Amino acid sequence: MTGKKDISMAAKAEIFKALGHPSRLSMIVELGKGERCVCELQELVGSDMSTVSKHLTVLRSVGLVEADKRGKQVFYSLKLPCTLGFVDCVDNALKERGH
Amino acid sequence: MTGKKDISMAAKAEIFKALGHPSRLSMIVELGKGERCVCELQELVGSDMSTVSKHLTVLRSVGLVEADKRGKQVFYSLKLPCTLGFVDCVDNALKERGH
DNA sequence: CTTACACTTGGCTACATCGCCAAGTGTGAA
DNA sequence: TTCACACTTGGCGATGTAGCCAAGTGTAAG
Repeated sequence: MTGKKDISMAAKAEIFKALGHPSRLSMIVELGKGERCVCELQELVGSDMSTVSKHLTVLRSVGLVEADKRGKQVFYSLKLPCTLGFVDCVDNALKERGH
Repeated sequence: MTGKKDISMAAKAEIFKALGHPSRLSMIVELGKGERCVCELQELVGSDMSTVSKHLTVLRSVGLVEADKRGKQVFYSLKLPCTLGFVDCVDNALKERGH
């Protein structure tokens, strides 16, 4: 029982960890507006495409996004929309503190 | 403008990063039930007290919890209850996938 | 004052993560 | 088939994080 709880807690922590990077979080917020190809996300965060691809691998591995290859492009989309709600809450909290 | 957005995105990512560790996430969930002293949290996660203290420093530095010293003990409490809502959502998502 | 207690901080080693470049994969166009 | 394109993967050095022990701080009791 404790064991099972630990496992799920670790799994949940992995999801938070995946969100704990500015580029990855930006991409998640962007994907909240709709699906995007890797090149669009690259433009958003301004890193090398290989770097962006690795970030997307992290997000995909914890199930936050999913990939859909169409032709030469790969389109990513958000699988856990409730993430955006928490981002908003965090946003409000930071704004309140901002004064 | 882009600069300001980047700054706040980085600040938000810091909060997610702080939650991205099993011990810290467990403590946050526990604090959701009410305030706890460090020794209670230590018992919960089973690490050295110095380790627990450092985890709490991380959580405090991003404003997720606050500390209140009363006598010899320090009581921590949750400052961002909306965190629990997202933890639940993640929990449900993991359960759905669990099959 | 001395001791015990509940932490926090410093310091260290081991390990994980980041971001770039270079090389590899698959797809569609010429 | 050859080429260009849109990625993904490998590999590296640099930087960051985790957790332990040991030492320091503040508080309350004896």
